[in-house]
Amino acid sequence: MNSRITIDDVAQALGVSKTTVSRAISGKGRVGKETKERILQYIEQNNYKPSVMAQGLARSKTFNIGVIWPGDFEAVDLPFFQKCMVGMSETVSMKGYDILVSMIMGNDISGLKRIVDNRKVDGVILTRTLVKDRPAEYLKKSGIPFVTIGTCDDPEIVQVDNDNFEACREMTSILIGKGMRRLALLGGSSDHVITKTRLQGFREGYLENGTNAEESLIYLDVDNDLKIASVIGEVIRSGADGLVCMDDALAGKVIRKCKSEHIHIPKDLKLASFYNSTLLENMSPGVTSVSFNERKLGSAVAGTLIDLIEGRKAESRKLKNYEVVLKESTK
Amino acid sequence: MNSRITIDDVAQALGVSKTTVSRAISGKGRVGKETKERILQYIEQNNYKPSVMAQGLARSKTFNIGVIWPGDFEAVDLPFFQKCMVGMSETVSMKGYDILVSMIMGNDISGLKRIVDNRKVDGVILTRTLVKDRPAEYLKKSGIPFVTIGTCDDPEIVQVDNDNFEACREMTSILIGKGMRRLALLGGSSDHVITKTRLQGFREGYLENGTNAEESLIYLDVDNDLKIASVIGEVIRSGADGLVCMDDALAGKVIRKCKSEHIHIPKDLKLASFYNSTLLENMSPGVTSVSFNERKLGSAVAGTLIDLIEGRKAESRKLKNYEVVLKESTK
DNA sequence: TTGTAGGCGTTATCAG
DNA sequence: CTGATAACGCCTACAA
Repeated sequence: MNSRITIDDVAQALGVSKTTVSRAISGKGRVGKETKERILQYIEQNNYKPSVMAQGLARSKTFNIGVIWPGDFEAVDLPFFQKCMVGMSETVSMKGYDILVSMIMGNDISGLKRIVDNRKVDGVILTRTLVKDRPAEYLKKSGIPFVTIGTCDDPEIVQVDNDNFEACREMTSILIGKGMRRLALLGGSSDHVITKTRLQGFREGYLENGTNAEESLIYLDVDNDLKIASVIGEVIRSGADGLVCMDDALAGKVIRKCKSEHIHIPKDLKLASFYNSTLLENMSPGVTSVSFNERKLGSAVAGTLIDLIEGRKAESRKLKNYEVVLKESTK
Repeated sequence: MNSRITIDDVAQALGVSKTTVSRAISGKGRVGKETKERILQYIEQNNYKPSVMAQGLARSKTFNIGVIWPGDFEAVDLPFFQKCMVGMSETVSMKGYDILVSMIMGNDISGLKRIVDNRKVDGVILTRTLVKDRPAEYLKKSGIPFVTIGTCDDPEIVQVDNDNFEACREMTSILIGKGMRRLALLGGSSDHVITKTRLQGFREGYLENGTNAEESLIYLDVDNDLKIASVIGEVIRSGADGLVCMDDALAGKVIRKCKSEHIHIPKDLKLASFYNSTLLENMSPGVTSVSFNERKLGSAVAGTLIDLIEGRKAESRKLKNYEVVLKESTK
């Protein structure tokens, strides 16, 4: 009772050939106006849906796009990826595609390989770029269309990104403008391009104001609570007046640590962060941070990838998709 | 250079028929031991991968499972779904499947329909159940195997869930044991089954202790900041000594509101919540809450669905997959 | 404008 | 144990 109706059934029921039916649906090739309407109507009424598998076999297309998520804990705690999905999902489904999600744990790209080698997707979105990016290298070699969220050196790779450089530059500059002179910077893995980009923005913010960032106050690869604790100690001892965290998870931990050490924010130390996510939404004091529109970003990458897949030209772009939200933590 | 090698190529190169090759790979039917090894080796060396599309066409299977996410803001802010994905992803890929994600915004189930009607998935996971569950109804009618995360009335539907009833009962009981007598309860949409389940657990916790929950202290459908504000006011005025929130997003907002109203937690009001997520991780005071293992839950549903798909029998089950984590907020 | 036939890469059904 | 051959459902030259 549940075997779907096929193009053949439609053809026979209407006394035409399946070629005609196929054409009526796809719009390719000429079909008599009347015939066409008859077919379309029948299809509608009998709820015929072409089998994507069969289409795929014939045209070697899946109408799936692969979205690669980092599966490490650092990333799973950030709402960023989930939010991007909303935008991607909307855009993609408008064009008739669906999203195949694959997680990539550590250095194991076998999941990515599977969906690419098995031809389960027409294109891929990498949701994060690495300094030495095996996934990207692999994709490039494989020849499948792909786009990254995030920046990388290779100009041949199509990249869509929030302008993290500008964002960090602007925030830094604002903080300096508010009177802070000695800002510390806290970031996660230096393998992630985004970490480096923000670092550059940070430096640029200083340059713009006629000075240099203090190198001894820059801490990268701060990826666990122990490091955070020791870094905060150093920051305080050094007499820094402000601290910029590269993400909200980091900032949250900093706040907690500060509380337990009776370091008062913003009195003893100003604080700023990135993402302006729900992670910090209910914290007090409210944390000044750069807010991105993840949904727009998701839409943009997805759109770009589909352009690429469908043979239109697609270019890398940086989205001016942020705003600095000032809150108490820097007052 | 990039056209994949096919089963035919393998067959010809080895001077056997593709039938034999197919058998060697699938293990179905008998093949000479030596022949089989020869084939397997050749495949390995020449990196042959069967085309999933062609397999799909022949066996009418996609090796995709659909995961349906709620796209509303309430849900997108909860790390719950993202975390479940990790478990699902692991389990599913071990069995050779991939995950197709589809978001469902409000009442619009067209996305779900698309992937089912188009036969893009072999089965579906519903990550949330509703009291009047259109998605579930649709899936049931469609005949495709599916499993829900969460509970529903229909015993024919295979359901995998954390034991939210027990979890809430236990927590309530513990709180009562700690001396609280008049607990208020705050929950989100009463359309979500989980809200009702926890409510029942809450009541049961009271019964167990020989009393009844106070109906006037139960607030459901608390879905925006205005309501939260007014509810907190009422709770305080009513002289309740504790507040149980059904999720961390809610609890976060409560904390914030309490702070701005100078209501001290736990002195003026004890607080407990669900999920023990990063949303509250760095809050002070730490919030007592029920912690689930989302990854395990994800694994369990995924495993169950695959059983169902592959014709093994699969039963609904409740996972005793929680623990109550006591923190300062209830001291 | 419409139809025929072959192909996409596998699996499954029969024979040998 | 192995091999033709026919599905699977759709697309697309090439004919008519």
